[in-house]
Amino acid sequence: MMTAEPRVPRRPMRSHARRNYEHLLAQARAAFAEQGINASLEDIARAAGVGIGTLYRHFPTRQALLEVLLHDSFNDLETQARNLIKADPPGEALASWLRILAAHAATYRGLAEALMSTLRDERSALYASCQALHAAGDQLLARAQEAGEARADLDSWELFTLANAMAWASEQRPGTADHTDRFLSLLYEGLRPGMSHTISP
Amino acid sequence: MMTAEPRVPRRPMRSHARRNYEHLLAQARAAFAEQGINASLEDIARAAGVGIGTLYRHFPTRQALLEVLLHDSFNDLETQARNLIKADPPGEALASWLRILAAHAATYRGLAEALMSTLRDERSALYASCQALHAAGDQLLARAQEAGEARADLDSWELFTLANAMAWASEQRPGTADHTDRFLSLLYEGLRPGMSHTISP
DNA sequence: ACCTGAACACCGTTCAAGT
DNA sequence: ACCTGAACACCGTTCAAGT
Repeated sequence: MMTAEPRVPRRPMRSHARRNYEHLLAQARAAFAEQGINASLEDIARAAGVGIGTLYRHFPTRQALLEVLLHDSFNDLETQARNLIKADPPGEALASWLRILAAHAATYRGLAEALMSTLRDERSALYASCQALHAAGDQLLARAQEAGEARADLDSWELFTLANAMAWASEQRPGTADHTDRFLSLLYEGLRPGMSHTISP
Repeated sequence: MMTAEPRVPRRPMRSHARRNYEHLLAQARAAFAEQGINASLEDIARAAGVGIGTLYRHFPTRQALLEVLLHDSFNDLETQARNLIKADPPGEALASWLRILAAHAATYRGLAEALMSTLRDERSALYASCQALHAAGDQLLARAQEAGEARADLDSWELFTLANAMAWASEQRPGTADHTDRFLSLLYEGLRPGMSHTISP
């Protein structure tokens, strides 16, 4: 008589687990988009049709869930940064990077804040990605400064913080169109009238 | 025989209640300064030496507590706004106002966020004060715009939001000196090099 | 009148039991 | 191996009882 198949991988079970995983991600994405990054995990599990324990099994922390959710965007961002390093003029490349960074931080309410606090916590699941974005900005800034197209006294932490601050600002009037680009251009050009308003002697 | 003094105000009791009130305020101020606006109310009550119920009796909501705590600063701000309306040049008056507003929002961690969300909620205890600040900025902005010293396309909501965003930004690196003024000057002047860097044709 | 703290409510997290 | 949900922990809020 044969023993019960103890070593045969239970394929159906695995694929079922995979499905739970995908459902959880989809529901998390929807919930984060709607209610921000601190949406209830219990609600997400319920919407995905699994127990709360299953959510925790797949994603031991909220950050871990967020990390998976943002993984693709982070890859995109890194590719774009690499391209911008070669793009001209350097000042415009930097401006584009700021816009890309801020738009990303504005994806979910609360994300800008989370990215900033991640930068302070090496153990965070998002730390490496966040650090990489920060470093990319550093290079773009240095190049723009060498070309005389960005203030010489700026540093990359300020730049990263300001991009996130503009995303934060655009969260502050929900229900309206996204203001991130508008705030960025105010930041980039300053609040004083431009040179077109200035009458030269 | 005289009846027991039913109508005599029980002064000692009242002054004791008054003391509790003052202790609560002092401890709340300390806790908010240290841990931000969402510090535990239970801890504040304990530090003040009263039961949690006493805290709730005096301050039915966290916002009510915050409102009393900020009452004097709000008065100061309104006075300063009135003076700035008469100050010259209008562009500098506006810049000063932004600095004052942002410095206030940077008093406690989380305050900038609270002020912004207050502006959306008419029922909030802070709503009137917040609205007044917003209105003061409106006047200062209009005057600076008429003098050609502020971008013509700015509106006062953007201005208020940006001042708070700079306070938010300066919360993002705790343990260092306050960066609010630095961020404000970057915002005001823009990230591009100033005219001193520009070579005219 | 004022204060207290146990009780309640809510939500995030863990883990023993089940398949 | 994977899932479940009751149990636990935590913290903010209320309210019956006490002075």
